[in-house]
Amino acid sequence: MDAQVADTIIRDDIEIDLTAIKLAEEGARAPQLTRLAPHTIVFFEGDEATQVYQVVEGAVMLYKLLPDGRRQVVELLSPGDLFGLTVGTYYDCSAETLSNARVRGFDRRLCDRSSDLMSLMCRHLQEQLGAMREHAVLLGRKSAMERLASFLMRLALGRTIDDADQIILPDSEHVVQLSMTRQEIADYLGLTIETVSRSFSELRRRGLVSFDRQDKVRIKDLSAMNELTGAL
Amino acid sequence: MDAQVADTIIRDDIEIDLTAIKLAEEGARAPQLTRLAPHTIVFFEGDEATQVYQVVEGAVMLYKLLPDGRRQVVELLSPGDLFGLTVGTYYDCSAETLSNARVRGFDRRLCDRSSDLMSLMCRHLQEQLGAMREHAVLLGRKSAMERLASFLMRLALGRTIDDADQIILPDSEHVVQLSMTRQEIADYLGLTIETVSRSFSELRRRGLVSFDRQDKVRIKDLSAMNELTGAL
DNA sequence: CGCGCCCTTGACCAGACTCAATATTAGTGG
DNA sequence: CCACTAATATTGAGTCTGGTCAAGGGCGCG
Repeated sequence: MDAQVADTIIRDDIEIDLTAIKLAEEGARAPQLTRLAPHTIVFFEGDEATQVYQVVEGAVMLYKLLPDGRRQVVELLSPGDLFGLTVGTYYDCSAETLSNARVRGFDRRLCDRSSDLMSLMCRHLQEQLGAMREHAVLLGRKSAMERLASFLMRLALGRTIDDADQIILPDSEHVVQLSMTRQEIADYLGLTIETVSRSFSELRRRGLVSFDRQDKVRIKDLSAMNELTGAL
Repeated sequence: MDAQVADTIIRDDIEIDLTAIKLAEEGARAPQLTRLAPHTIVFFEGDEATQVYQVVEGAVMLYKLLPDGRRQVVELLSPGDLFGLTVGTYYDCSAETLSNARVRGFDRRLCDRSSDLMSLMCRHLQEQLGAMREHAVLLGRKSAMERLASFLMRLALGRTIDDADQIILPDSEHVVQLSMTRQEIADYLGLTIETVSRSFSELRRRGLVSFDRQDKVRIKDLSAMNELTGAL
């Protein structure tokens, strides 16, 4: 499987073969699959944006920093997601792995050559934009508890919340692997580490979650959790 | 000029003629230019996404609502910007004019036909995504004053902040037309109307701004204002 | 088993929110 | 042109959520 997809882009069901494009593009480097340890920086904000990447396995986060060190995690990426796209010459945020991950990098110029790739990009960009808008609501209008509940629900249900066939079984338990430190969760939710910790404790006190490990949350009442998100 | 561009898409410098695509597409409705009064709803979140729009003149905002009425304005659009794009069947947010505006709507299916249009869309999506990430930092990590200062700076400098040739003259005055109520500004910045008002008053007290009218701000010290944004 | 890192908890503080009263403004019609 | 009105904005007082600072606890890894 690994070798087979080495020169393809993951697309929900279909896979686009990059070989043809690659061969036509003598100057372009071949798509490269890299295995990365947790907390490896893929690129920094401000680096020259020569490569576009796709998550093949594991999780990657994108974040921005303010000069005084405040950090905002702006996106969480899963397998299939593209990152490193930008209109300008430089990356507009930093990219770092959260877990063990495999990432495929390919030459940025490839994007302009293939209309298949272009339409794939368009789709992904639209999805990311939709996710960002949802996140803007969370950051701008939700309380700490609502933010954490929304975060847990998103992890529990997967990111395809729009699919109508996602049926929430009222009393089914879901175990969620966080693979993020409290600090990273805080920086994603626009909170402090202490507030995240307190909110988790509050959820535990109310019997809504329990911890198998610090980074393994058992959600014991999904529909109650859903109530807390503030969303419908 | 109006008639001339009636069937074209504004692209920073170039203009794409939609006529060819339109004619090939007998089922598609012709691009339609509409004149809208301030605070006209173009579409609601949840409406079926049949049309894609482009702002021709004026300003449009995109927002999302929580069931309890909390609102988050997720994007401010200027002439040239596209909106109404979505992967799903339904719009993921509502669109409303802020000022008198002209908007061009065209059939969503056109987007898949033209690779020119596709690459234009890609570019716009990337720009919007970049703007959203910047906004996520504002919402997640900035104080009320920093949010308002960032907002004013963005309006003063225009949205092309990435252009290096934007030189900030230290003591040049900039007059900014808000064309938004305090409530709309608050909903954009993730604050309450009172906090926005207080922050404006604070800026006035410090001599950084004065008001020609409620919605016309004279920024008297751009570099001091820039200091307040929290960004470099 | 022990060390270090991360997480949790507590006490206190501050910035932003809420509620309420007042002041401005822009728009309307006499 | 001015007075009136309704909508919008400002200001104040008090509360509360979440941030800050600081101390302890627990977990995982070597």
